[in-house]
Amino acid sequence: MSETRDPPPTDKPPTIIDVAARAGTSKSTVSNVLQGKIHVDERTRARVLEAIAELGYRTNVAARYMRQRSQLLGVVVGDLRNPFHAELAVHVEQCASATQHTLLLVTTSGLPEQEAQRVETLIEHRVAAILFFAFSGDAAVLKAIPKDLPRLFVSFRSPGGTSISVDEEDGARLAVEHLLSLGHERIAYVSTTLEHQWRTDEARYAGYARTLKRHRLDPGSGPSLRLAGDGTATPEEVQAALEELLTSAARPTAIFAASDFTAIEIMEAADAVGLEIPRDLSVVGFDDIAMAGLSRIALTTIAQPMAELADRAVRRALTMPVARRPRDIVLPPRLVVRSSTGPSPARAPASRPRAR
Amino acid sequence: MSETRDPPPTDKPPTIIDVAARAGTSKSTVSNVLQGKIHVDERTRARVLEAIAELGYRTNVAARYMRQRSQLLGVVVGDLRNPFHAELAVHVEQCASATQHTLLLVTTSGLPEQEAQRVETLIEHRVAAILFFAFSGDAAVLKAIPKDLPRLFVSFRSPGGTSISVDEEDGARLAVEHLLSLGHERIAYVSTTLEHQWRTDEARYAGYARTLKRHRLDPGSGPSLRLAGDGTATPEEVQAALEELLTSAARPTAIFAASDFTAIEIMEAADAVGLEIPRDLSVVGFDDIAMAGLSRIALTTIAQPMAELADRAVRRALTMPVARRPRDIVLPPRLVVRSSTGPSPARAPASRPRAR
DNA sequence: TTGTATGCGTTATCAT
DNA sequence: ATGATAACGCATACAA
Repeated sequence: MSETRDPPPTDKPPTIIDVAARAGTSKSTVSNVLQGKIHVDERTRARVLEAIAELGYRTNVAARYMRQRSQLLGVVVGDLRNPFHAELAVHVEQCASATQHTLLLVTTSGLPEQEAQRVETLIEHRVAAILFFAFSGDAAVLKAIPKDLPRLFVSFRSPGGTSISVDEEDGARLAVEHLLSLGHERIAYVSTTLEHQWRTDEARYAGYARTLKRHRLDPGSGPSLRLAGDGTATPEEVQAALEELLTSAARPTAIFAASDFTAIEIMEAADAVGLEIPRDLSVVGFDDIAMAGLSRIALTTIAQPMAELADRAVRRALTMPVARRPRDIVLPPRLVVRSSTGPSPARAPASRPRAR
Repeated sequence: MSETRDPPPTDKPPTIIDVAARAGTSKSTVSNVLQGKIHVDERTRARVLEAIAELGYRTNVAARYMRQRSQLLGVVVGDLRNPFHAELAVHVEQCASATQHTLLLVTTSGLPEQEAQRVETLIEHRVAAILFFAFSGDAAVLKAIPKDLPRLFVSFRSPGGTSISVDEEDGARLAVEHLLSLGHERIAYVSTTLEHQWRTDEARYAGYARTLKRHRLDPGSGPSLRLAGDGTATPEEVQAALEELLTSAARPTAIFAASDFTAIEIMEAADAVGLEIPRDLSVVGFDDIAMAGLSRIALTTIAQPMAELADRAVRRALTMPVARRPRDIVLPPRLVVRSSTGPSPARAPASRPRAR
């Protein structure tokens, strides 16, 4: 019955030497077979493969990584609960595995100290590259990364490295022009979360402000709210601030939110104060996370091409010529109209209007 | 100015030997300092630490892992887009990092072949333990895992390993009794997604059926829908099936969904066919993902204690006595009532009722 | 307490 | 085409 012996009698996993012995060859040859590089005699290769199967041999990557670059792809994410980051991670994982790479994933919670510590861990593991889904902006963190270790910012721009992102300003333009075309004039910009980088917030606001100005509207006088940056605001505080904004005398008739996440927070606040969307308030977000497509949410938003973002990020990170000078790759955003936006309500007193 | 020389002149990263040389000691001593084990002379330790800082030395974990177990925690997740899994992952990452462990995260997309291949990768990396957030049930995958490598199923039970999960049946009981207390009698069970294991679906259905029987209602005659298992149904097909269920003459007045994800799909279908929740239809989910708390969703659901699930899973995985025999740890679920459930509508003809 | 010698499993170099 | 041998960087047992 037991012609082929099962896993080796010893409790320690078989090594390349065990395989060589069983195949009646040398470990060099086995290594060559494994690497699939040099042309090895077919019969020898067959014997080696057979020995591997019989022994249940598995490469010890730790030993391999002592001589070669690791097949680990470091990913720094702020918060996986952010659907945008989670979706991005999914795509990145798929792309990475296509080239035999595995994700070493760390979380920063937006905390600079934690970020520094986690990045250090990635470096220690000699990852092939580091992808930042979020970044505090701390230059020290970047400086700690070896020169020859490719780093990439994905979905946002930041000094100190190459980035792959969407044209933030243009996305903002798309959003605001959509609202303008619906007749809105009191358009606010709202950003609340720390998962968006300082630069991202900056760029989206810039696009918002520039577009308004181009249409002879003054963004400065608007009732915008920007809570990003100091990640100290709790969800409750955010809600309170939003409700105040939505009940103020000069409340906006439309809001361009810095992200879908923020847009949904705004919807919450609107529900809480009895404002109906889009009758009393139009909202447009940014990202186009899956949730935005739910009928209950139906959020008009600026879509980011996540799959392409991820694909290009991974491809570039893994094939990046050493120490190439930083570049910013920019992809076009796209407006997706759903039903969170509608025509501007007729001018009316501060209280909420009844008629359209 | 430059009293302390910056990183070493060579382009290769400094080794423990470089540190020893600079500190005027041996590499063993440096190793001891690094491990923080043996009592090392304070002055020596200080010199070593100084040398490490000056050189910018970093442990080569590949070399370390050749002698010690790796500090990698393998995590197998079906789909990170599933908020339940993403939230679980966040907690797991936090717990793992508390013990200096990093997540090696792989995705299966529910595909058995991909799962086998990814698990193989984890094993090759000599991870300290493997956490399954999802599992196909393929025994071969389990058999490939070395005996002394702790494996844990988190959030569901499965033969072949220890699990940490919620009492599925009791959760189902909670859900159904809640619906019964609201006067519902035509209560359907619906499961649609592949991210829930066969066993989980089984257990939740069992709890559902048992509770109904206890109240002298026949689950068999109900219009339940179970699409789980064959992960071949597209979202569109799921919607079509759901809409058919909701427009049938014998449509249920309440649905116990196998997961929040499914519950939300049901809400979509209800919106599509013009059924108002909870007036025409009550829905209760399972998991209590963050999204369930949004005012637009407001889903009554069975909450799983995710943080505790993650915490105990990691703790157990990392301190698990070798080859202990499988155990199933069960935590209590909790009913969270929101506004997706309401009193049963008055008996009415098949068409949808107007009055309550 | 500190230093020395050795092993870990693999890849790379260089003979043959 | 194949095999012998030298790194690789660290941990560990043991010697001093």
